[in-house]
Amino acid sequence: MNFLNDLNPVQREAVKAVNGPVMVIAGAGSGKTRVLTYRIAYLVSIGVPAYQILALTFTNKAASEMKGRIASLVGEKSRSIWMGTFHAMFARILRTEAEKIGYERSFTIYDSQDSLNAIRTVMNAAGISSQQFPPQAIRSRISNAKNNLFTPEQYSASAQSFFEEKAAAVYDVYQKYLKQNNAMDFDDLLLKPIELFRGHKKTLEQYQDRFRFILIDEYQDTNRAQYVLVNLLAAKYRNICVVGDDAQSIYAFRGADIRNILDFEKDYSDAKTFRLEQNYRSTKTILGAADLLIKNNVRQIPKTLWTDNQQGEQLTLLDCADEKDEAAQIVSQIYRDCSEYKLDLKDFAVLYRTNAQSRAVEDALRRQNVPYVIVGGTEFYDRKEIKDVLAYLRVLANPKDAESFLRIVNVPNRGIGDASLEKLKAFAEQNQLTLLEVAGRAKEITGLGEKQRSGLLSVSNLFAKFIGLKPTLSVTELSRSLVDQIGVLPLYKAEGTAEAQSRFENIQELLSAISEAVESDPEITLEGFLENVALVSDVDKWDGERNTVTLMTLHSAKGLEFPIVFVSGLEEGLFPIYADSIGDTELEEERRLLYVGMTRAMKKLYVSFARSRFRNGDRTYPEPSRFLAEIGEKISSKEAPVDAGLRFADLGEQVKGRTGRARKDDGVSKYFSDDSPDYENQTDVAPELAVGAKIEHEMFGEGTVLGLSGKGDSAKAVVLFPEVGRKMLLLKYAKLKVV
DNA sequence: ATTAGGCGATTTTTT
DNA sequence: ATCGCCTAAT
Repeated sequence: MNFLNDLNPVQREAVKAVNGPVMVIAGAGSGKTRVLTYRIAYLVSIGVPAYQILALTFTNKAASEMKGRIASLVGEKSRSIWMGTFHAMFARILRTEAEKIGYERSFTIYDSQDSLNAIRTVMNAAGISSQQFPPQAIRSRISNAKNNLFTPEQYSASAQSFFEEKAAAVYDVYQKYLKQNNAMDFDDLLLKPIELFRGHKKTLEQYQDRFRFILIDEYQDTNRAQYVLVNLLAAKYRNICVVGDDAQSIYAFRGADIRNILDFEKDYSDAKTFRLEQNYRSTKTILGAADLLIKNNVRQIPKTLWTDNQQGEQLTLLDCADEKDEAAQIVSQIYRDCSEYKLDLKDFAVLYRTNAQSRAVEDALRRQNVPYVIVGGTEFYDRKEIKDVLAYLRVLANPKDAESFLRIVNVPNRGIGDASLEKLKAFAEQNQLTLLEVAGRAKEITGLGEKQRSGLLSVSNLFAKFIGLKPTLSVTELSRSLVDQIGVLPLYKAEGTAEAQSRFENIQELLSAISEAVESDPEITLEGFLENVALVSDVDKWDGERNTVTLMTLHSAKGLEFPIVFVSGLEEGLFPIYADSIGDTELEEERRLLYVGMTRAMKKLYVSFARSRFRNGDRTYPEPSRFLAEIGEKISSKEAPVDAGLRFADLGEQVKGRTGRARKDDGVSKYFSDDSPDYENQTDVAPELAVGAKIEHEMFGEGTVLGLSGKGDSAKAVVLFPEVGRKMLLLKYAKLKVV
């Protein structure tokens, strides 16, 4: 147990206080993860069976890293610790207990998009206008209600407006629809276990006895449902350890309730509280700036973070003309620091408030051939063709899933449109059958055309065949032959366009992703694989070891650290977002979000703002963020606003000078393009596309611009591609490169 | 009755 | 880029 020597005295106390309720208030960079991992390792080393430990983390990535470290401390027995996100762990419990609450174990997990589609479906069926009641808004009300444990009846009773009454009505039918589909949304993964435990005392007790030691990371970001859930589980043995930092609570918008951590000592009057106040991550300057900022928040647990680390450099403020200038300045700072401090690209992170901000930075990095990764944003699994194949697999796993069935019933085209589907649904309703079952009885449905009938029958036959095959084939074989049988691949092939080609390749890639998943976990079931697809987050997929610059939102950056961090877009209206229309609570959350971002930095922190920025199709001229004033004292004054043109020229020179010298041995220049960056062109105006210009498109290859229209985000270009033909492209998305 | 094609919106953050 | 929604073509 000599590993306890790696800890400072407070950390060690927190690790050793294993009995009874414990709260660890862990400031940023104070070794929170360390305490958690060592605490778990300590539990195992004093003889607690690993399977009695339940550790709930915020991301799967955090869980798998912790598992790795625990294994290195106490060895293989740590394997049976239950560690993962709330959603993943309770999905696992629900898979075994589903029948007790009227579900089947093969239930499907609907992500936000699926849930939105389901809401559209039920609103349509109920004849509620989606014009008057935007499904998005309805969804967020429903989700809020669920996070706060309101049943449809309770929510309806508490409705404050006509809109909320409608939302309550939709909520009611939505829940029934989900159940009918044997599907749960993200919120249900927390709600249903509560329902289970409240309705089945024996089951609750069984899990209480099972999980005698419960640890929760990022407790400040738990919502009401999560709170109730862990308190139910911990009620018998009361060995509950929560770790968090109220200053880093940034998920109120998703129902997180900061009171959970603020009131912990009230909930457990015998709780022991430990405060980790020594920061091991950042320089004195960075910490000081973060402290200056967070002091502006009223509601807070008082604490003083301190560090033995070096003073470090002042913060640098990048005063930028617009978002392109901002991106260019960030890239040139990365270049300079990279060579000056002999850093790797993986030491840099660019953080922003909204995903849309990544584009400009991305462009600048690509132009210089600097490798980067974007965490989040639009994903592989969001592609249409991928969702189609996954929908097939989902129907196979759960034939009751009507949403997935509707998605694929006409993919590829089988001549089945809205009208036929309405007949199908009516027949299903009348006879209490699933859509898939009804498809098999298409002959009994009156008014269907020959084409429609045979189309439905072929879908039905296909699933009948594969449902039969399912028990005999591995997930890999199953999905391969299913894709074969669907026959989309030859269709894409036949289409011959570059777009179809890319869809073809994406499906191949999905199939290899499935094989890989099976290889790394031979026990995995189809349901399990689909569950992973639904519950794996963006950061989970991020590989911090790859030597690239990382771009991500401030939210995604929670829990990570980087030697050099850029926090960009510090403008009123962007950060804090909607500055003039948000209340004090939201403003404080924005401030905490910046606090999180700043405290990611170890050595050096850059903050930037642009005097002009394109947002939602309009050019805006925001004021610098009020947060800049709050940390002003820690910002170096030497980077005063300079005339943009001059500065670009200067930097151009410097970069040019360095490339020449650096190319030989510093290992840096290889990341940058050989031709010296032309800042004038990059930052002034976008390399303006002209009619007649030759361009290159990621998917379509080379082409000629025939026409241009629209402004800002809605700017479009008509391009003629020799192979693909004429295409209208939205510049915002089509990453055109002038050749 | 079905499908193709065009238009407009999407985005604040996410399990 | 993708989706829902609308209209025109088949």
